[in-house]
Amino acid sequence: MPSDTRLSRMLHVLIHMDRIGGPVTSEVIARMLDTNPVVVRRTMGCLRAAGYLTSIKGHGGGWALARPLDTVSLRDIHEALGSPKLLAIGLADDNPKCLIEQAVNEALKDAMAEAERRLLARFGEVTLGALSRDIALPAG
Amino acid sequence: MPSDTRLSRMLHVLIHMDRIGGPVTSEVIARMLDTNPVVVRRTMGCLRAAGYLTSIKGHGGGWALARPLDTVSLRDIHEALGSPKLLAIGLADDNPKCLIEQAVNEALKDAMAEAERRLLARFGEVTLGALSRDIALPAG
DNA sequence: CAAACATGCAACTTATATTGTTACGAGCAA
DNA sequence: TTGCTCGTAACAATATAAGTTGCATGTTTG
Repeated sequence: MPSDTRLSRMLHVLIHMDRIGGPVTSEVIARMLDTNPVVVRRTMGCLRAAGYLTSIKGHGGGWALARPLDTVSLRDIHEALGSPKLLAIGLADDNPKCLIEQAVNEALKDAMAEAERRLLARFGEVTLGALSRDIALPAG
Repeated sequence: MPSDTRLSRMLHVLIHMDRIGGPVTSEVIARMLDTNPVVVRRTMGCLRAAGYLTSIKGHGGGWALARPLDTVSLRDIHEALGSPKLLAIGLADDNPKCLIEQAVNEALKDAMAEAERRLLARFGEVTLGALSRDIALPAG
C-alpha cells in the first residue's frame, strides 16, 4: 500500500493558506499538491468537520482557515484526519489462546505503544504557527 | 493495506521451534499460524537467508534453528525480514521545490526518524531467549 | 529403483487502504 | 440565468501483505 501522505499534505497546504490570507479553491490547492480537487475536498473535509477550516461555495468561494495556526498542533491535524495508524506493523492473532503468541504480542505491543506515544507527544508540541515561522519568508 | 504481521508471526514460531527441538515442517508451522505452508516457506526463507534457520528437504525434514535464541534479538528478525517499513505515514513530495513542503517534511521526518530509532533500539535490547523465558513453561 | 515426504519457487488471486478520476447535484454570486 | 465552487457517490488505479495452486527438486524409506 502507498504510505499515507495526508498529514504531510495538509500541513503543507495549511501554511500556504495562512500566507495567502483569503479563500483558496480546491482547484488551486490541488495544483499545489499535484493531485485532484476531489482528493482535496475529501481530505480537507475532515479538517472542516474538526473546526480547523471553513468552506464557502460559489464564485469567490473556497477554503479558509477557521483558527490561527498558533493554536493548531501537528497532532491536532493528525487527529482531525481520524488518527490514522502511525505504525505499519501489526500483531498476528492467529492462535489467540497460545501463551507464546500472547507473550510475543505483548512485548511488541509495549514497544509499539511507546513509540506511538512519543511520536504523538512530539506532534503535540509543534504548532503550525511555529513551523511556519521557521520557513524563509520568500516562500510565500 | 493489511498490517504487516510477519515479525509477530516469526517471533511466535521461533520460540515454538526452540521448545520443540527437532525439525518442524512448514505444514505444522502453518497450522500454528493458521495459514498456508507456502506463506511459511516464503517468510521463513528470509530467516534462512540471514542465517537464523536451516531447512532440510525430504522425509523427516523441515525447519530448524541455526542459532541459540539468546543470540537473536527482535531487531535481528526484523532486519532478516528485509527491514520492512515501521511507520505507516509518509512524506508527500508533490512539489519538491516548495520551501513550505520541505520544512513540513523535515519536521515530520525528524519526529518519525526518532520514533523509528527508539523502536529499533528497543527491539535490539530484547533477545528471543529472554522473551521465551518470560513465558510460563506449560506453553510448550 | 520407486514411493512418499518436504522444501523451492513461479504465478495467480484475494484483501485492504490510499489515491486518483468521473459524474452529477446543490448552493452562491455576478 | 450563467458560471463558479463545494459535496458526494461511485468507480478505477496503485501498492503491499497474504493466501492459493501447481509443479519441480531433493531426500528418506522400503
